[in-house]
Amino acid sequence: MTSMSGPEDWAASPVDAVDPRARPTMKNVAALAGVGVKTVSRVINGEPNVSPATVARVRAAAESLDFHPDLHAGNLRRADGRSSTLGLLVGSVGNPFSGAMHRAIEDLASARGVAVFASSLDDDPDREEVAVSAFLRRRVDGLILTTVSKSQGYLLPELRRGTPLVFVDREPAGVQADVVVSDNAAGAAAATRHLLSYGHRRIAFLGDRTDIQTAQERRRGFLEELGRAGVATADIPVITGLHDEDAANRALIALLESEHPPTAVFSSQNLITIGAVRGLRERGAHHTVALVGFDDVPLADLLEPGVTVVAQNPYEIGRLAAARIFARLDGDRSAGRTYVVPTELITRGSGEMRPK
Amino acid sequence: MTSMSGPEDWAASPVDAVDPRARPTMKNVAALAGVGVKTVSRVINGEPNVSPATVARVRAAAESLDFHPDLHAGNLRRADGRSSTLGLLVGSVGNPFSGAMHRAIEDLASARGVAVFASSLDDDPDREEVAVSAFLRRRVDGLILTTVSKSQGYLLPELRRGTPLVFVDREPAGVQADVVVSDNAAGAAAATRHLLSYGHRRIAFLGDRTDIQTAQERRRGFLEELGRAGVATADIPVITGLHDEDAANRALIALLESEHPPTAVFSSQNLITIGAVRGLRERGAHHTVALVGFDDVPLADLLEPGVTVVAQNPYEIGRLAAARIFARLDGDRSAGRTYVVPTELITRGSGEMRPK
DNA sequence: TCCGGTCCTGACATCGATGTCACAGTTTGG
DNA sequence: CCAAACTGTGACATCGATGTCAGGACCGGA
Repeated sequence: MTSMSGPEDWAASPVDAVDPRARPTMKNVAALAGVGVKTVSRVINGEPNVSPATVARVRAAAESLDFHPDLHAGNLRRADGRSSTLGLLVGSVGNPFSGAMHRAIEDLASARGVAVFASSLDDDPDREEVAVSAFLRRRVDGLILTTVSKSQGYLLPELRRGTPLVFVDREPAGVQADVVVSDNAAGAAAATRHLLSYGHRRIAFLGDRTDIQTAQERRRGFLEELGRAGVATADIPVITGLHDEDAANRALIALLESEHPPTAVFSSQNLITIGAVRGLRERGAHHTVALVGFDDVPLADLLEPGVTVVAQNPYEIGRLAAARIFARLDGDRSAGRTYVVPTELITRGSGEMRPK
Repeated sequence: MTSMSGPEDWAASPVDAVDPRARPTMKNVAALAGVGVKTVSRVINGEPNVSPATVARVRAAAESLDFHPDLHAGNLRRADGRSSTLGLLVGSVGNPFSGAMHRAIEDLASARGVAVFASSLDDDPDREEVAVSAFLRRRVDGLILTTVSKSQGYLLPELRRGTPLVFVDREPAGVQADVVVSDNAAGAAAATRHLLSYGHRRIAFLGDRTDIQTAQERRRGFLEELGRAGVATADIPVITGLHDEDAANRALIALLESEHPPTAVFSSQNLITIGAVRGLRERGAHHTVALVGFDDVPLADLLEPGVTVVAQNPYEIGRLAAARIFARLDGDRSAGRTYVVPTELITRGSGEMRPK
């Protein structure tokens, strides 16, 4: 009769009914293997002191049920309570700079079986706290963040609890923690020095929104270098608040059409550089006005002229950040430090033109 | 004496000691607010029937302890058991195509309070099952994946359990589920037709590894279009197995140096297109040999000549995939369907040269 | 005044796993 | 040969939350 039993009979059968829509638990595996749940737990986690025969039976049962243990249920009771999960907050996951950082972090993380949550902020401070809270509710083991809000003081309690925190790309305010940044001021100074060395004195600065910390740093590096070179900065065109390609494009064209157009341009962010390249081309000035950009741009070497840039190293920034997180998870209790990743001037042509 | 009590006194105080290193639970909040845990739960989850005064007390207590509820502990008991988490498997999070898809998915997800895990596979089949298992252990509500393994049959039990599954960019084998892909064959055919219309007959094909499903489709589209045009495909150079810029570069140079160099090239993937552009330039052939690429390339319009491409729409692919996941989570039980996202031919110069 | 219905609240079982501990059987060592 | 140590195993409490349910306070209407 067993093979003929109706559905209600089946559902009431002593062995837990194998409903394909139900997710199997250790209890189900244990029942099928004829052992206790704790033994299943031991087998799944590779703990010692289980006889080979039992291991085999449990493995077979788990396999046949397609059992996947619930990591979070385990963490609830587990001693260290680690979720093997990291949270990453970036400008946008669609942006190549963020992508390279993300990839580096993932490379270190996946080697340790750690999964990575990523969230885009679009430089919107309101989204920052929401995103952090979403990660905290999911009990991430650590947080890597590109800061946009004015102050990160709201993270202090979390930091005190021992959650590793690393700020990348931008320095935090109101928190003492690990920080990994590019050498923004020095890179900007190097770009400026490069243009000065080719004889430029009238160098325009195209900058991002001034509430972004790196944008300030780059402007500072630019102006300080001009100061060191004895160039009066009073009549130097310093344009800020550009946040996309289009704004940069328009700003550059306005500059070219101004009374005293610059002989060189320092564009302090990759989208701004692209907007500037477009502007120069539209006005046919790409072979006369010099350009150096901050942050590398894809295919910059294939343009004519190639675009000279101060390249950042986003992969290295991500790598260092992830390394810091894991060092702290492994017990490092040293004070938070700032790690500076050097930038590199890559000359490709656009920055090596002399003023006409 | 209270204000003078020593640390051990403090630790043993009847009110649970407020250890800043301990993560507060609802129990702690309840104790501080002088209510039961269930009431805290009600307040935190915005359930009705709690007096305004109690709500205020609980909120204040939660705030002062910096309490963040444990989402996963809640899910354990919660009826639907949703983790508000999605898993995404892509080629590489550092790749702009993946980045755009990822961003689209995140945009829909974050509007619903859903967090997104991303993992890179580097087209390595071994990593696929590991990554999927990592997501399953974390109880993601749905899975969006760019497939690399031969068969996705191992996902069948999960699919039967009702976990929404969407395959993006590449069609799965052995599973019937939602699929979102570009129109690879049609796009390749359009590119080929475009080159034919400019009089080319000797068109070389540069392709990716043939175990990648989209690579096969694009080759098929190319060859079928030649067939329709009555061009004998026997002596058409079809080179496959190119998986990076360098390999493409070398292959193209070899073609140019062969006995009968092609008058046009169809490069069927973005890295291959970049390698091809480099090769043409190195041999000074970029103004004589036509080129059309599959998949857009950043700054392609600023090159000289601009690179004509068949552009995919990764954002739309991601958007559709996420929309399907959420539709299924919302109860859609219809059979899995394939959604084809159209490609678009963008003419910029490199594809509009006639054979010399 | 009494009854039934809201409103507010907390005790308790429970979700799926792991930590602790107890216990039986088997070795080991003196 | 027996105590001590080790091996293999499962019962049970527990992690942090939510679902269920029951009970007391308070309301309006008969």
